[in-house]
Amino acid sequence: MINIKIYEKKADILKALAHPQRLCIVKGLLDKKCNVSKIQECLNIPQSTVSQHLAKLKSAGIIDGERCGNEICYSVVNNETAAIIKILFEQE
Amino acid sequence: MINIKIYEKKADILKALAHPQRLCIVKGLLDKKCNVSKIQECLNIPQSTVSQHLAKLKSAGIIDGERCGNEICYSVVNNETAAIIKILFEQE
DNA sequence: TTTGTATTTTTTCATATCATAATATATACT
DNA sequence: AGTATATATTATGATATGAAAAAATACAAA
Repeated sequence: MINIKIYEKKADILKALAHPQRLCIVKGLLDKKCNVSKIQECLNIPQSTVSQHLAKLKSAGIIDGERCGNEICYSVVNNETAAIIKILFEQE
Repeated sequence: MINIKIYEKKADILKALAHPQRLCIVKGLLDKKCNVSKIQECLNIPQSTVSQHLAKLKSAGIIDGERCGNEICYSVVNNETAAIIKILFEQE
């Protein structure tokens, strides 16, 4: 019999990535770490919206944040995610 | 400036995959083509539910169906998707 | 301790998705 | 034509997600 738990777990990662702005954030973070304000400028959306997207990515285990002074520096910590992004955005 | 359209397009693929049952369907179809009834037995969910999942996957360009008699045989037609599934489910 | 900057949390509402039953369509067989 | 099987579509209610403003928290520096 099929173990649906595994599929739920994998689907949760995909669900967190399945939003254009979050996808953009993660792709950007793969290139280099970044704080919330820079992401906000880049995407041109309200800062609280960025923060909520980051929270969703973090709770999915895709990114993690490290405080440096009064900024928080985010980076991608999930290898599957990095590989998926690579597949989606590599040049043909 | 960032081209959000590309991210929207990629996010749509991920969104279609980001559901445990759909993920299971696609993974199964990668191994071998399959008709709706077999998928339904395998997942043990109502036929109309399977059909709706398949419709969503099809409209995302991930699978395609070919009629054989009164069955319809589905298979995966998107390479990115195949690669993503491989990443998610390969043994470490 | 007050002020400013960075970030998160809460709240609200609109919209999208999920699951399912009921109904409709397509094909095959008699 | 009539019946059976396979699949798709429509309709509906429950639940989840999205966006954004407003309020709250964390830290740094004066």
